[in-house]
Amino acid sequence: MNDGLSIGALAKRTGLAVSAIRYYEAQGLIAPWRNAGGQRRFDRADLRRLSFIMIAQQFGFTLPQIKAELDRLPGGRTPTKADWTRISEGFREALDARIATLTRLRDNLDGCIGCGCLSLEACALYNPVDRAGEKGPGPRYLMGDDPAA
Amino acid sequence: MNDGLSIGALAKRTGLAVSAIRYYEAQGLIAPWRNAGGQRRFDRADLRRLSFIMIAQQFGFTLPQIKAELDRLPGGRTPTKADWTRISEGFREALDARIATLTRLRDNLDGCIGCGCLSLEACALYNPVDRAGEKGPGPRYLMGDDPAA
DNA sequence: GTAATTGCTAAACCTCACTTTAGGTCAAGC
DNA sequence: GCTTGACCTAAAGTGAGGTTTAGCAATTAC
Repeated sequence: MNDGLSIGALAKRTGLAVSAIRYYEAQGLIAPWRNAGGQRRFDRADLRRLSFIMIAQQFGFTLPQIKAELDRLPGGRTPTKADWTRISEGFREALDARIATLTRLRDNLDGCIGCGCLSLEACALYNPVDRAGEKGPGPRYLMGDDPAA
Repeated sequence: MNDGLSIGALAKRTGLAVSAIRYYEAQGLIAPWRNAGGQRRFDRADLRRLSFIMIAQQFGFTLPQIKAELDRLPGGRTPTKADWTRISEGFREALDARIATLTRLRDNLDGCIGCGCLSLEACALYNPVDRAGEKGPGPRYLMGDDPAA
């Protein structure tokens, strides 16, 4: 009787922590049902959903952004390959933009390496800094990070 | 009678919030002295130091990482252009690595768009995901992960 | 049938990069 | 000389993305 996967099984297959999966449910990224005893049961399609979340995070998307993408999937039925392909193409565009931004930063840096300036006047690197300064309170997630701890 | 810049002056010239500058001091990224009344006084060289911090954050470095770079500056004297240039070259390398990682992700995605798979078996996108899954508690900084580390 | 495992919730805790608040001190202008 | 603004500290709050803990309930294995 295959009435869905337990949260532990899902965790094992995705490599995610059980607590992370519960957190994703709390954030509305995944919606399991409950069995008679009140335990979560998941579709096999949820494996792909979690895969999507993990990959999108690799690409630097926040959970609200990922939720926005997932919300575009059809509600009533299991998503098809075509549904996922459509969403992947959105990835592609965002990723291209991110690479372009980094490349532009790097090219500006190249111009600066010769002069060693890093000064507040006349340094091409400051234009993007100015933009970042306009963000509100809270942490500024400007791009992906590398702890290399 | 140039006995240093006040924190407010520094904030105005860099665009940083006063509270942010105090926070950087608490984290050991900058070390002002105090005047007779106990108020912070800063060197003009600290302007460049703060510039460095702002740019490095654009590039996705964490404050501890930036501190590590700044700690390599000479202790006893005001850093020269050559000192800053040396550090900028470190930027360049890290930035190149980051761009390479993103490009690799994008190319893998290109391979996947045709198939719409996003499945846990046989998807090239999962290799990096697997590595990220081994990190400990807290937020996982997936994006710029350096494979060489 | 019972013990071990797994699952449940709610709330607290964590990092990062700060900001905000509260309650006071210092410095500058008139 | 007094008021206004800039500055001080310490502690708490913010938000993303979770983990940990505490105290139970359900399921599975033997």
